[in-house]
Amino acid sequence: MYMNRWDADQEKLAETPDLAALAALLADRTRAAICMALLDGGTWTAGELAEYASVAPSTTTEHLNLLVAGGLLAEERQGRRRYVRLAGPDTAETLENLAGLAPYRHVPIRSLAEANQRRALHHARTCYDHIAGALGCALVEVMTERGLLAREYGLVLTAAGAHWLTALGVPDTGPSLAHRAHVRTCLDWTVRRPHLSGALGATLYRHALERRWIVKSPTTRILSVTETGRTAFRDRLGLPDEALSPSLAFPAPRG
Amino acid sequence: MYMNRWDADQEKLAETPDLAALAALLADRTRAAICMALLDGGTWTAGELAEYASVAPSTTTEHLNLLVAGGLLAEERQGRRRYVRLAGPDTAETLENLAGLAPYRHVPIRSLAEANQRRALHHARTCYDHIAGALGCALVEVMTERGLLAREYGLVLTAAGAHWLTALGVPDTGPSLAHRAHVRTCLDWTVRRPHLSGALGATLYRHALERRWIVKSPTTRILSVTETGRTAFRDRLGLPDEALSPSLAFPAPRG
DNA sequence: CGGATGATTCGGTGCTCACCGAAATGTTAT
DNA sequence: ATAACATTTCGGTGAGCACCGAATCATCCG
Repeated sequence: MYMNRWDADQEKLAETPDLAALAALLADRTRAAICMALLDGGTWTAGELAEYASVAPSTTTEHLNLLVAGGLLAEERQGRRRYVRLAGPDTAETLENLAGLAPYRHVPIRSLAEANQRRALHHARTCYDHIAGALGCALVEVMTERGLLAREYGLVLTAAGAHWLTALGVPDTGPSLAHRAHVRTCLDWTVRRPHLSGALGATLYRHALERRWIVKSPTTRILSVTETGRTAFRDRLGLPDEALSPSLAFPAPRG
Repeated sequence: MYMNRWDADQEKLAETPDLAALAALLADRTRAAICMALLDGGTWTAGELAEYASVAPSTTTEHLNLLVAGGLLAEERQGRRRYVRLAGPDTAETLENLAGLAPYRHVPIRSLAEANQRRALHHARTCYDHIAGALGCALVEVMTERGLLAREYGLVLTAAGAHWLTALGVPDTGPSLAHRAHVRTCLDWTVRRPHLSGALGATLYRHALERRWIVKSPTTRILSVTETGRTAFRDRLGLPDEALSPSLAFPAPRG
């Protein structure tokens, strides 16, 4: 009888990815808000997240326990506080993808400050370790136009692009980030166009920060383009002025 | 007073991606199972899904309503039946990514047939429009070894790779699938290594099907390598024999 | 025109889980 | 030591929702 490697008396188990369990972690408004907040790539304390999400500290504890146990968050304890951050780039990328696919929800804007902040977010913000928002999308488009990136069986860095990078003074990162796909795009959830992620996106972001082309708000995910950045982006990439400062009008409604 | 485009008397609303709402769709065992089933790229009727997920037809109706309304599924009605499929490649890719990130769940194996089927699934299966499983992962590895793919600021098709493709007789797909990143990998949830997706993955899959290197089971996602396929994969790519037939042993437990 | 079939609507049931507050734990500061 | 602080534990409450069965609707078939 053909019973290849089958033992009836032994309990047999197979492993299946528990998609529902993972999704359940994100299926709660509060937990989703926490994850979106952590998409800035930073490290937050439990208390900060409690206030941000406007729930009791005890509730936050429960949520963080679940998210850490589920592998979405990494934690680090120091004394009486608990620091959490996203588990890694994979997690961030998946969250971004999900956000790009998600339906929109309308939230009221209560103050002028909030409106301005939102406009700034649409213009340029961090997305874990790279640049998102209109600026990030414009980068992809302009670099493609200029032949630094090309769509040939995938979005790739061309020879001209590699040359341009070294001319910028970017060290050849080589295998340092070899585990991530290097040129990646992900759907921007404000503009619904792709922006640059992956290792190349991360490299460009770091470089722009170092050269102070952009500065990051210490408390939010907002990036602003400095004066030197404005000229650099214009001279080295030909970025149009619209992409370099938050537009006065709200972004156009999505078609 | 600086009140740029702010009207106090007008109700202001901003749009935020509702991550929780999207995740809630997948946070249910039954709905998750439905989506995983549809990852074979096929079109199912409501009744088939009801039986597959072992819930009442009425329950299935409710689930499908939610999934369609949420944009994850596309539906098509013909007479008294309701056909559903995944909304598109983006959806499929996100689901795969999620599955790769999800924790594992142990499910009992009840019969020898089930064990064999599971082994076949691990070896080679469809993943929406490309090849997953050990075979899919081996493709990436071998093609990289042979210099057809390279990791230089991203996984790209090399010149040699492009040449190899045309030698295979693959028409230069050009912009036909321009909207998808062409060379993509996604984490295989059986082997936990990357397999080829994106437009290149889809192209290779179609080509292999046309040439009958592989055939797809009409009822499941299982792919099997034909005799011609075995020689083709060996001659043209140097795929090792282990990658060409389901191993007799269960896949090694993940480390 | 029935009768079979696929899908849907609806009411009801039971379970899960997000939330809070009060008290407890452990850490830093005075 | 004592006080202030960050976080956690626990019990209890309320709301949401996955599920089913029975009845209904729509379509296809003989």
